[in-house]
Amino acid sequence: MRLITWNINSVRLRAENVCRLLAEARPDILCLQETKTPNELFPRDPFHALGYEHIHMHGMKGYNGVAILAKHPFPSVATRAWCDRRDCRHAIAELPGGIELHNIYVPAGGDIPDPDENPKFAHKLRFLDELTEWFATHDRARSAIAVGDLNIAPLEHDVWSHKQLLKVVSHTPIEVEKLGAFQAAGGFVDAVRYFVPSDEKLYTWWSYRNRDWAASDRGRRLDHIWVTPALVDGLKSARVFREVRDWDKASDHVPVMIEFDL
DNA sequence: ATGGTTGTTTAACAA
Repeated sequence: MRLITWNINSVRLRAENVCRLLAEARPDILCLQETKTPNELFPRDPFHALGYEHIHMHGMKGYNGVAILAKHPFPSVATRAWCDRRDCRHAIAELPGGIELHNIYVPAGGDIPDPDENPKFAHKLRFLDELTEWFATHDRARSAIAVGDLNIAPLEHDVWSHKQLLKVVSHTPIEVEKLGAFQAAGGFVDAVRYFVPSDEKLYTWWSYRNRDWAASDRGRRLDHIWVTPALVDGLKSARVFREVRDWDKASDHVPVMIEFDL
């Protein structure tokens, strides 16, 4: 089984890029974040035509939005809302074989890394706290996958400069601590770092605000795939589609894939 | 230290 996660930054603007990825990588499951569209305007036809007939959409107008595309039907689906909001940031699907899949878009958190000064940062921290509390109540022995744009680069080599980003939202100690708590509460293993050593630089996002993203290479690893221990033995490979950052009308995030032998 | 870009929706706002 191949599973890909990708922050698409408007699925309507980039439906062609999604089709290209589906055709070239042929994942069984594709999780999208920042679809930025209500469900009724989601471009389902081009994806259906490629064999992805099952789409669990959870969208709203203009902002946020997550979706899970699959070749095979989902036995069940659900959504969650956090922080007393109606944001579309969390879609859940059961996969054939009883695997529980979570597609999550964590709030970016604004620019100032202080919850008292910046309500967006406070929202991000609370969102992580609520996920932690909720996942702590789940059975640790089950098969589960959590993916998405978690908007935090936890490791030193998940950013281009650990030192220069310590006070930049996405890599501050408080965020790293809360992401770690969420991961531990769910009993999750980082499936990508399972294959890529932690002393090796690895990024999934490069800002639009650089003249030449590849030359400056000031990236961050914001997009993640985690699995519970029951699935670790089935992990086969990991891949970050760095080249997709150079496609026409590229998203600022690139797809991340895990392959399983189940 | 600052500004740099993109998408949604059309003047800010979010990232």
